[in-house]
Amino acid sequence: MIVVPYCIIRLVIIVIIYTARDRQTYLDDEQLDRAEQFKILKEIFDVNVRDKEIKELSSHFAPIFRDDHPIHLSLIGKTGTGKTVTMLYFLNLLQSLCRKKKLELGYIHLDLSTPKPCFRVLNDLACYLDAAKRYKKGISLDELMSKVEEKLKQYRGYFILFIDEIDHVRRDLDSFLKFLVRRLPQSVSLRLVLVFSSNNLNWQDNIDPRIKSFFKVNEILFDPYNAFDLKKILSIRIKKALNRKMIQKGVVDKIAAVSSRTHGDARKAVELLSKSAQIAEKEGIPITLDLVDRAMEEIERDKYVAMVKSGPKQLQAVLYSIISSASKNTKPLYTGEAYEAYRSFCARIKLRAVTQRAFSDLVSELDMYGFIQARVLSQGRYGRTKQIMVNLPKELIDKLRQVVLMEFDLNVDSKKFDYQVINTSDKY
DNA sequence: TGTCCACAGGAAATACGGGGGT
DNA sequence: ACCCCCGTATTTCCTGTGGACA
Repeated sequence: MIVVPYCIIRLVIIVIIYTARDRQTYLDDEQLDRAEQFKILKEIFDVNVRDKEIKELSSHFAPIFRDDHPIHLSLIGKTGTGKTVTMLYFLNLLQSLCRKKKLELGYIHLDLSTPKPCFRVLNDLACYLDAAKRYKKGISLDELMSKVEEKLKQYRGYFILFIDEIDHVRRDLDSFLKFLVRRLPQSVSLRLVLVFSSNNLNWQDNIDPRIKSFFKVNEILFDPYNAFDLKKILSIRIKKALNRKMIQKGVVDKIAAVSSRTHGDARKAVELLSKSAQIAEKEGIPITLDLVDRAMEEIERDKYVAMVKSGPKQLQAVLYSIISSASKNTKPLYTGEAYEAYRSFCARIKLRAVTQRAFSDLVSELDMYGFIQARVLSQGRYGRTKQIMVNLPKELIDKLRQVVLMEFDLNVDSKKFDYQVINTSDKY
């Protein structure tokens, strides 16, 4: 008797959760399939965002329709300025246009968002081409290149190789480019057009001049989005993902304004919107201007947490000991004490402690990331030392401590451990 | 004015680890 | 399977330093 209503309730809950998730996926491209992504892209590009760049791309690839060979292309712009999406969108467009005109055109998008050595990149390329399996080792670069060559020989017409984040080719970018620019065009009959993207304006600077001379590229610059464009992009996302009534007036303007001012990164802007929506949904309130501020703080906080989680163990240990002992007493912390605190923490978690020299570097690193503020201070005959201050909000400190403890697989509530901080106060 | 503290931070040596070549 | 090479992390060793204090 009781089972039936329970089932219904569960079903309702599941439905609610799923519909909510379905809509929210429009705020996160990773969760959408390719067709959906293109649909959104089309809508975005339909409202003339990145219009200038698309025009430039069109004129760059125009020679294709005159049976000519376009030169290579290099897209330059900061992260989140839409290099990849614009190019993919354009390639898709170009391909369908070519199909209509009975021109053969293929393209491959080589995504190097994580740095890879030359070997891996070639291997990936071969995989995309279906020319080889995924190798771990045991096959020479040359052999791999031949395989790619063999495969490409079968193709006719135009072929566009879109290499995303070219500067992520670790080591031997030269031989990779040499292969693409010199060797490949000689041995295959298709017309190869290379498209590179990079967020570094000068990525071509340190490639071999001999290759560079063979290397005629056109450059297209992607400026950071302005508030106007961001607003368009956000509006489209909102239409898809959120209930308009739940958004207070001015919220979109605010997100667009803040984002364009600080980074001009569309991905981050959408992330901010998404975060605001999440908080609003959790609390069952509409998205207000205040909520956007809170979302910004939360994103900031998540950034710190993510940084700690992905950081090396030693850095985590140093951070933990510093924020713990700094929050324990109000007076500023000096290198010596901090090091002692770190040593005892290491003893507790059975981590090999690094020397004070290395410790000092880690402290500087934390300073760079903004976890702490450290400045060198001379106290006359009492020596020179770094004064370490922690200026993070208390919740964040607690959160970070928790995260580090979890990283070390420690019981989170065993906080009673007391640091043996050397008492130096009698010296002053 | 010289001393001396308690480190900073540079340079070189060494350890380490993983990938690539054979 | 083995070795080698290379990039990175860490250690070791070192010199430098601002200013309180005598």
